[in-house]
Amino acid sequence: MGRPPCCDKEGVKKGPWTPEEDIILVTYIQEHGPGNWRAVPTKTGLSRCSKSCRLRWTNYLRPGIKRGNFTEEEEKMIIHLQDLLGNRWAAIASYLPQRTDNDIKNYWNTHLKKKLKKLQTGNNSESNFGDDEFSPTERIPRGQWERRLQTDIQMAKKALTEALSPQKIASTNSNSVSSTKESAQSFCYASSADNIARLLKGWMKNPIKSSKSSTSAVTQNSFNNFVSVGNNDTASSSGTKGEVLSETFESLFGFESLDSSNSEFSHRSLSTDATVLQDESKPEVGSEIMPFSLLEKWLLDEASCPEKVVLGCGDDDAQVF
DNA sequence: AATTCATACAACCGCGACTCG
DNA sequence: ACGAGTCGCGGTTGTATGAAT
Repeated sequence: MGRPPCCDKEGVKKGPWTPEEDIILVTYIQEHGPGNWRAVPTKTGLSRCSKSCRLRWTNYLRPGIKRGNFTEEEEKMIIHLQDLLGNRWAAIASYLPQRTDNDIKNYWNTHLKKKLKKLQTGNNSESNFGDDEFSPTERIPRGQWERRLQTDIQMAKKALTEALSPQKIASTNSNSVSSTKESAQSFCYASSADNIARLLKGWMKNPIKSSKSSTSAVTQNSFNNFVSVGNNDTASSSGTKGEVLSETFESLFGFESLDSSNSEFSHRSLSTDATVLQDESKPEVGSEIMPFSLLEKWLLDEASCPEKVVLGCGDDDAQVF
């Protein structure tokens, strides 16, 4: 007898998450930390399957997530890492801690694929890439196990490097999001709070009209529009629901304003609880990142001579790490 | 203004890996 | 060693949104 699908149960809600559900989920994780997803729906009362909860958290609510507008560096990195690792989005995402694997995957499928294709056809190219296969690695038959092994080796090297020279990493990371674990923690929490702040702000700005048709857009707007939303824009339209949520938010995160400019404040108010999320399965900012400047250097160096790209475990690699 | 089409992205699904009794 | 339960990943789908007609 096979395993029953986790989402086949009756009464399990599907589709876009509502802000209320987001808040419930974040509140729960705030208290209990991520993990034990199986218990989340029952403990929170959410009519969602555990998978859906985990996905929502990792792809959307998780602290430290940067949304939209991939930078040129990020693009290069993704292209390069995709070349090295193939479609192992989770592995690629581990090098871009602010991005989720889903985000990267989507970005690859919607932007980079086309971009590369254009480039390929633009260069007319004797390239033999098919429609879906742009990766030069595909030209070299290579077992997946080998890729995994190489990634693991890289990870191990990375970990070793970090363990041996934390100060150096901290200093070389001056351009990256955080320089110390402590600040990374704070950053994560600020980001989490920001996420919710944006969510609520957007929600209040765009009060739900009907649960089915609007929630997705609302949720999306709430995050996407956070930068441009002023403090006293159409929040008044929120009515009581907004106020209630505002209170919920305040009680949750301990600050009064939903303005994302208050992230510094949220920083402080939340950092004390930071340990709650530290065992997050996905590497967080600053916790498991390889020295960024080195990586950047490596990527940029190799970008200038792509034929030199091996798999990261060759002799060249030794000087990288 | 209405309709069609293209794009972006959130969410779902199935499968393999992992953990634990 | 084995099986059940759980988790995580990658591929795919559904839908909201914006652009074009």
